[in-house]
Amino acid sequence: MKYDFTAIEKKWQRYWDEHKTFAAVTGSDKPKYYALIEFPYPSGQGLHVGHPRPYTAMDIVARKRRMQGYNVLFPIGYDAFGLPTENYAIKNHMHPAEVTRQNIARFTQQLKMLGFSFDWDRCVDTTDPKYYKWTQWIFLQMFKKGLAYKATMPVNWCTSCKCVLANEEVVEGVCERCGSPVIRKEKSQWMLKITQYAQRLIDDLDELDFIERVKIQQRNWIGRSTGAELSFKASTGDDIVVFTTRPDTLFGATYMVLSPEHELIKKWLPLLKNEDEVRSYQRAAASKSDLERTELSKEKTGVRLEGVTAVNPVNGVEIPIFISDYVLATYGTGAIMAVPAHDERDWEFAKKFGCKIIEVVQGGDVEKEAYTVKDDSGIMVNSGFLNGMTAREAIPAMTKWLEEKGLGHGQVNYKLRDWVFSRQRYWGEPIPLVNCEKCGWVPLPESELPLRLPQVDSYETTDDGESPLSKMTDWVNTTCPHCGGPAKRETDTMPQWAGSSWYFLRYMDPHNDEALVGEDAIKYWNQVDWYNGGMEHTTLHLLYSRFWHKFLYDIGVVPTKEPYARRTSHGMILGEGGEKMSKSRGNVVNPNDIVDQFGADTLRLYIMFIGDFEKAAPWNDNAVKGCKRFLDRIWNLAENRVDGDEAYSAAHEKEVHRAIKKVGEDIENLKFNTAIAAMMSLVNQFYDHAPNRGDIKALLMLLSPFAPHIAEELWEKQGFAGLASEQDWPEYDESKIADEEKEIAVQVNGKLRSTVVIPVDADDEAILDIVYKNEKIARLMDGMQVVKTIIVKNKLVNLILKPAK
RNA sequence: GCGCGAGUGGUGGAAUUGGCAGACUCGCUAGAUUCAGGUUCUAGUGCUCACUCCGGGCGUGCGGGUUCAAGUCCCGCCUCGCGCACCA
Repeated sequence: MKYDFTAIEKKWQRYWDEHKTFAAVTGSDKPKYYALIEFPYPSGQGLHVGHPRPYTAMDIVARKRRMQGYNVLFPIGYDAFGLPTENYAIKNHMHPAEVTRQNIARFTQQLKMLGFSFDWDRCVDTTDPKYYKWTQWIFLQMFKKGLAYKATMPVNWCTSCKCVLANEEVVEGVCERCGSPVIRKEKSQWMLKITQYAQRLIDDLDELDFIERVKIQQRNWIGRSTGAELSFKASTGDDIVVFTTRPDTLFGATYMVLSPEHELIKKWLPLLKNEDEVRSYQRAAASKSDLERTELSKEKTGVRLEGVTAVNPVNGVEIPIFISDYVLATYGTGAIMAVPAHDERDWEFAKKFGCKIIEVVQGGDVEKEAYTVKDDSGIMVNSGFLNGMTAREAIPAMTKWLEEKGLGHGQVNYKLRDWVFSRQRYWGEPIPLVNCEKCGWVPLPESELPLRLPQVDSYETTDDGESPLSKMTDWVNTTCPHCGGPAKRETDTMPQWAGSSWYFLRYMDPHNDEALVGEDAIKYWNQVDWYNGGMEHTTLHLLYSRFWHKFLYDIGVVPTKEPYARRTSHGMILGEGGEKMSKSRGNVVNPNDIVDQFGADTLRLYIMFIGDFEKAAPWNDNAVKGCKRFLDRIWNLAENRVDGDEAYSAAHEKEVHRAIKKVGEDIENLKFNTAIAAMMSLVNQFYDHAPNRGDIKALLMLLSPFAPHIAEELWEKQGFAGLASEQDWPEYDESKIADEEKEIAVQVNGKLRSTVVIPVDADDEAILDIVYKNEKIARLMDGMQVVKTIIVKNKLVNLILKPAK
C-alpha cells in the first residue's frame, strides 16, 4: 500500500483530539515539565512557514519528555490584540473581535493540521474578557504599588498609526510596525516603572540558562554604567548636575553642554544675549524626528549660551555652557561636563566651537584626536591631586573628593527607560482607572473587572491623537468609585505587550475565575522549564515579561523570581533566494501547500532538517523531497508486519544504540538536523541489511517526536501495544556502542598516507607493529629513519621521517 | 562606530578536548525497474594531474603565525547577517 499521508494524518489527529492524549494534568505524580513557545499573533495572512520551526522544535522536546515519563505542559494560545487586526476591521467595516475570531479559527485549523501535541483545552486568547480581566488586575496592582504613573513627557509618536510607541518599538527612527517616521510629541501617558527593576533584571540573568547572546542583548539594552553625579555652579547661582562615567577626568572638563530640553534653559532665556538664537535651536531640535536626529549626527551642532557660564568645581576655572542635541534629555541628568581630550564627541564639538582641549590622561596626541583609554591604566596629568595615578585609582579618589566636598557622589545609570504603557487605540485592554476631579486617578474596584471594551461604531483614531474610546461619552462618563462624584474613564488602552507579559501563567490554570492562576497550579507548574522564541523578542517581550513576573513575585503571586529557566532561540526561515519572506517579494511559502503535497510529517522533518536551528536558513522546495523520500523508505520497511524477536538484531544492534544516543542528545542541544541525519543513516543501513522487529520498533520510537503521524500508523501496523507517542523513550547501552576495532589514520610527516585497523585501546607498540606492516607505509619508510612518532589513542599515528644517513 | 555571529563542494549543511574535512540531504552521472512520466533500487560524485595500474598535488574568505598536526588556537585584514547606536 502507498503511504497515504493525508488519511493517516487526519486519522491520528482525530485520535489524539478525542482521547486528549496530550492533556497536561495539574497535580500529577509524575515530574512536571513545562515547554513553551511564543504564542502567535493571529494575523489575517494565516500561518507562515516560519511559525512551525520553533513549534516543531518544542513539540519534539515535549513529545520526548512525555516518553521520558514527564507530565508535560505544552500549551498554545493567541496574542490577539493589536493594530493589524484593528486596521483590517476599520477597512472592512467589521468588529475587531469578529476579525480576531476568524483569524484564530484559521490558525487553530492550521496548527492542528501540523500535529503539534498542544493541550488544546488550555488555549488562551488575550482578547477574551476572562483573560484580560487579569491583565487589568495586574495593572491595578502595579498602580497601587506606585509602579504605574502618569507623566507628561516627550514620547515617540508614529505619524501613521497616530499612536504612542515604546522606545523598544522605534527602530532606526521609524515605527517598527508600519515604517512611518516617528516624531517626538508631548503627551500625558501611563508609564510603568521598569527602571525600578533594572538592576534585578541584570543580576538575575546570571542564574538563568539563557543562550549567551540573549543575556548580552538584555544587559546591553538595560545599559548599566557606573560613575558619578556632580554639580557645577552656574554664574546665575544655579547648580548644574551632570553624570559622568569618568570623574577622574574632571580637570579636563573645559565646557558644559545641556540638552536643548534642559529645564534650566527656560529660566535663563531672558538673561541670554543670544536668546533668539537659543530659542530657534530649541525649536529646530524639537521638530526633528528621531530619524533626522540620527541622520544628522555626523556633524555636531549647538549654540553657546551667551551670558551664563559655569565653574569647574575642581579647579575654579570659568567655562562656557552650550546647548546641543548630542546631549540627550532622557539620559543621566540631561547635561554633561565635556572633556574633549578624552571623548570623541566632545572632541569633535570642541574643534568646531573652538573650546579648550586639556590632556589629563597621558598616552595620545589630544590635538589630533580624542584619546579614549580603553583600559583604566592611563596615567593622570594636569590633574592636581590625581597626577601620577592611573585612571583606575583616580576614579575612586575623585569620587571620594566630591563626596567630601559635598559636590557629588557615586552614581549608577541605566539606558533603560520606563515603559510607555498607553496607546490611543481601540483594540487593546482598557486601562481600569477613572479620573475624578476631586480624587484624581482612582482604580476600579477589582469586583468590576473586567472592564470591557465598549461597542463602538468607529475605530478610527481622532485627529488630535486621542483614543477612539474618547468619543464614547456614554462609556467615558462614569462615577468615581471613591467619592461617587462624576468622573471620566481613561480612554487609552494597553500596548500589545501587556497580554503577552504573563500568558505563560494563565496556561497553568486557564479557566480560573477567582485568580489569575490558582495556588495549586502555580505551586505544581512553578516555572517554565524551556522557552524557545525569536531573537526579535529579546528586548521587548522577554524583558517586559521578566519585569511583570518579578513584580508578581514581589506581591506574592508567583513563587519564582524568574519566569523562564531556559531560553533558546531559533533562526528565521528565509525565502528561496535567501531573502526575508514577505508578501511584497512574493516568496512566502504557505505550509498548507507543503502539507497537501507531502504531508505534515514531511514538513515537520524538513523544517527541522533545513539547517542549524539557531541560524537563519533559506527555504528550498527541492530539498523537501529528501524528507518525503526518507519517510517513504521507512514506510516500505515497516508497512508490513515484521515478526520475530523484539531484541535488536545482531547486525544493527550497535547502530541502533548509537542512533538512540545521538538522537536523544541532539534534541537536548537543538541539533535537530543531525538527529534526523542519524535516523537517515540508520534507515540507509536497514536497506543494506533488513532490520528485525526490534530494530523497527526502536526506529519508530525515535521517529515519533519528529514525524508523529507516520510513526503512530506504522506502530499500529506492526501490532505493537499502545501508542508510539506513549512509549518509554528508548535507552542506549554505552557498552554496546563501543567498537572492538578502529580504523585509524596513519600520517607521515603530518600528511595522511594510509589507514590501518587496530584493536580498540591497543598499546603503542602494538599499533606501530601494525603500522609498519602496512605496505604503503613500509614503502614510504624505505631509506628513511623514524625521528619521532606521535600516537593519539584510537585516532591516528603520525610518523616523522627523515632520510637515513 | 560598538556588541554578537557567520564565511566549508554545484546546493542546504556536518565535523567532542586541535587529530582521516565534506556525515546526512538536494542536484548531477551511469546502470536496473517501469508501457511511459513520476516513483523506486544499485553504484559514483571536492578540485586537479595521472587515468592501464600504483598513485600524486591542491583544498574550509584573505595574509601571517603557533604545532608533529589547524575548518578548529593566536595576530592582522576582507565580506556578509543580526542587534545597538551621540547613553556622557
